[in-house]
Amino acid sequence: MEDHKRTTHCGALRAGDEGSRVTLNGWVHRNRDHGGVHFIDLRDRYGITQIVIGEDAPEAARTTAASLKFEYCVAVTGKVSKRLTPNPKVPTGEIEVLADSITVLSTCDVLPFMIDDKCDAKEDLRMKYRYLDLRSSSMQRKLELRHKTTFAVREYLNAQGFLEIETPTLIKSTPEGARDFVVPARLHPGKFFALPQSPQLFKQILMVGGCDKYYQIARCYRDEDARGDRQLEFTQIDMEMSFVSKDDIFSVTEGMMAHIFSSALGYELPVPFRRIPYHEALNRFGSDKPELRFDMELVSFDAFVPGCSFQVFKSVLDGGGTVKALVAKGCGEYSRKQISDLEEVAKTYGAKGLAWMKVTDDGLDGGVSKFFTDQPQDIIKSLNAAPGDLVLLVADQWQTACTAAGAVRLRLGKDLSLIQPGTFSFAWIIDFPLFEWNAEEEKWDPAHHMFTMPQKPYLSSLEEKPGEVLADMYDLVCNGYELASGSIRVHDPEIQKRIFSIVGFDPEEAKKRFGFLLEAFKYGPPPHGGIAPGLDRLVMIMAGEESIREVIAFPKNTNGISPMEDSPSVIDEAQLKELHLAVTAEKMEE
RNA sequence: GGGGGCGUGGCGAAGAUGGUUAUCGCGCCGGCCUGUCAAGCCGGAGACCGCGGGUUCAAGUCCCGUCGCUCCCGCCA
Repeated sequence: MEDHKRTTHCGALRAGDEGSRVTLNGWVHRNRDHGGVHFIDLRDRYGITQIVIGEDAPEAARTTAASLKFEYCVAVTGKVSKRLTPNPKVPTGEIEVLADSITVLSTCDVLPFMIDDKCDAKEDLRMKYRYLDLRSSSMQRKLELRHKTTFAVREYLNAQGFLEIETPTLIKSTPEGARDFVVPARLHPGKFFALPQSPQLFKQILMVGGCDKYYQIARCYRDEDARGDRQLEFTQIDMEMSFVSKDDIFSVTEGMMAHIFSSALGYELPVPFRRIPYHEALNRFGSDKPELRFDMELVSFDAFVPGCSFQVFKSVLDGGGTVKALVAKGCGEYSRKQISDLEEVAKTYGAKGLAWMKVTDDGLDGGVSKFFTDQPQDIIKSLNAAPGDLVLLVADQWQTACTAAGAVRLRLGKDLSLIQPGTFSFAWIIDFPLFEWNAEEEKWDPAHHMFTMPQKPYLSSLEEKPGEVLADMYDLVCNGYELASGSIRVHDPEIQKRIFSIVGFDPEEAKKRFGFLLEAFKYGPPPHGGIAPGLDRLVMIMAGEESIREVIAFPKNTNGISPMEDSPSVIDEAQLKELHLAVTAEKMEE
């Protein structure tokens, strides 16, 4: 390589470099042979530079040039020259390199797909040949954005006095929440480590250890079904602080986000972020991770039910439910088909149906309007609707009605292009309930985790009405995604005991699973709290992508498989034996 | 666990109501070409239409099953 080492890269040369002699290393991106004169677009991470092999080039260079194919890796030496016809579309478009020597560093087989920004290969093919996919400038840009983001995180938190501390990835399995990934312990037959779902317990123990400002760019593992915004393994910007209130955590997070967006994207985020109570988020937007870049808020329709003749709505209300209305501006011409598509969306989220009526100059028309003949103008006025609008109604238990209507709202927002791309709308969701009712087991479950602090006003009466207790817990949402979740933690053993007791968590069981944390809390634990923004989702949103696979170098597909190295895979008998394992699966392929 | 979409040369797609040589663009191979930059022009090769079964005189097309990818619900404290 000594002879062919690059003196500059493919995105650097400009008109001012005319006359200088350079060596470039890169890949053959395009190859245009005109018989007499031959052009090569040479590409590396930094850009593309045009190489010219003219009639007066050395014979060896001309022969080599004629043999080049896509993605050959080559070294080129020559003189920088101004182009006769500059290409304004590329930064290096004013110059070209007149090659006098071309060396093939390695050849390349016929490609499974073209390396291009607008690569149209299907995703599993891109995954299988990820190394080729990563060569495209769009993937390079996303990896760079991710790097800039983690750099900005460290830059900001370091300046705030945080310590970056690593926590173990082989830990005790505490089967709460998601399923654990498990690792057999060879030295301890029949025993297993688990991979962390998050560094939660360790970061709290770091607080007891006096590390009052901690962060970690932490890999987390959850053995659950994947989604566009969920992977088996993902990365959190894990943070925890001692002697803080919710507001301190908010302002550190806001400052960090503002710094990330400013330095990685050049986008100035307005801070502080707005705060929306959980209950209000569901009532107005039908989601605890609302998309706030358009309005079309949900409105209560309950007031019009007693005076109507629609038995379906009446019985929902009698059963303690609610009716939510949504006004789709200008959708009065929607066809039966379009409305039934929206109904399918509502049904997906558990609604039994989607009622509708159209607003006309004369009042209400079609759908369920015949049940509301007494009060059309009141309804129109109260919903702030206008002729040409479509009113959509979901009647169900509160949570179902809200989320189903919220899903329809989101669908309409997308269909009607109400969302401005390239913009970001952040908000804190606060005042989550601490407990939620588990109807199947007829008991209270922790809504978040068992170390979440109840809000102060409820401390004296936790046991009386668990369903009404609000938690010192918060989510950060952006563009309809949950970007971060956190809470102030319980550090008082007495409160902890009461919470265990309310959710029916046996003290012996607690000791077995979290004993080490509870033990630590006997030794002067500081009040503390934290938050963990998801790095993959954050970068995905900044990149304008809809899948976190686009911002992970080597992601797994939706079935939890990596098509490139074909993992997971079977292991051989000897390995199993050494681990004291026997496989009982019915299905075992090679 | 459940539902929707997709599967056609190496890649991306087209193939109404079943009908005879399965089409197009890119790529690939051969040739021509002195200024292109998504180069152009001429010629060529390449497909058991995901797999298995069925209906039919006849299936890429219809039916059943199955596998894979993808989106969503459940799940993800």
